[in-house]
Amino acid sequence: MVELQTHPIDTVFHALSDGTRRRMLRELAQGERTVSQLAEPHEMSLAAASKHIKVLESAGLIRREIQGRTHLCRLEPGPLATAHEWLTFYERFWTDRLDILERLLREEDAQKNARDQTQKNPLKFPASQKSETETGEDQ
Amino acid sequence: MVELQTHPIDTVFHALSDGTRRRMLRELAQGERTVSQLAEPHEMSLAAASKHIKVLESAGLIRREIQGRTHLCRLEPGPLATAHEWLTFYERFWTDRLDILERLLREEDAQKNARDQTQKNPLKFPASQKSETETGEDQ
DNA sequence: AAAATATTCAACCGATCGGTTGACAATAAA
DNA sequence: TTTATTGTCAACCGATCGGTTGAATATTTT
Repeated sequence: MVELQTHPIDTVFHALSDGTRRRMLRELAQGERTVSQLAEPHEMSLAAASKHIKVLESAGLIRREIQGRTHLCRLEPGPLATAHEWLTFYERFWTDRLDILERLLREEDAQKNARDQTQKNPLKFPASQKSETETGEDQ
Repeated sequence: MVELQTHPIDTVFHALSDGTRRRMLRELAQGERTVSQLAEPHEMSLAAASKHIKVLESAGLIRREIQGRTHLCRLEPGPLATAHEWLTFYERFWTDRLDILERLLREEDAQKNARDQTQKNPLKFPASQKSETETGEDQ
């Protein structure tokens, strides 16, 4: 007993820091899954997968319902919402830049309109490329 | 060289899984800080704090500018935005419930209005308590 | 030049992590 | 009742983690 105070969000972020576990969550986003169903796509022993599931469970990210000899797992969104909200605190740091860019473009636009007053329809804001997002793939 | 493919977001979530590092990020949200300024509030050696900062740095969460013998650190919001967006995928799982609640309340409301047609101003949606958020404190 | 300051580096330590294997327990099917 | 099937548990392993200490490096101050 040496650990004094482990914030719950520690456990959540730690659980999310592993690709195998993130893929399991993605799978559970599709619906309920048994332990072996969750384990199947991952090339590791069932015991190893079972450990990952236990990590997710103790982080509160999933819950399991034991039905006979199978364990049905389902996603538990609460902790994900908490983590999401924690990150939201920093939202201004990445939206601020876009705001600045947007303002600059607006000013540019305004100048253009001032120069060319016959132009009636203002340009749409160009496809806001959120560069490094890198969604999709697997996890 | 045994590690094949460590997804960048692994490193980000891992960096966020430690309270000391999260507090450092919070501090950096206030503005630039030197290594010793970041270390000061935490009761550990400077070397230990330095390691934490290096973890944040290699996750891309901060950048440092070396000015003479001091290192100035600043927040780098990109990876936070990425993590935030990763979590956004699951947003429907925690908003769905609220949607259901909201719909139920609307129906209730509609019934009430149907019963009492003289009533003109509809009830505001009650203080949406997002229970387990637990903001503030330190990290 | 000498001393103080800011920070990293290297070696070490115990704890935890992610994986393995083999045994075990419980349920379902033959 | 035997035999599969589903899943956990316990012990072990090497790697990584979070911390320490002492020395090294680079810069600034005196």
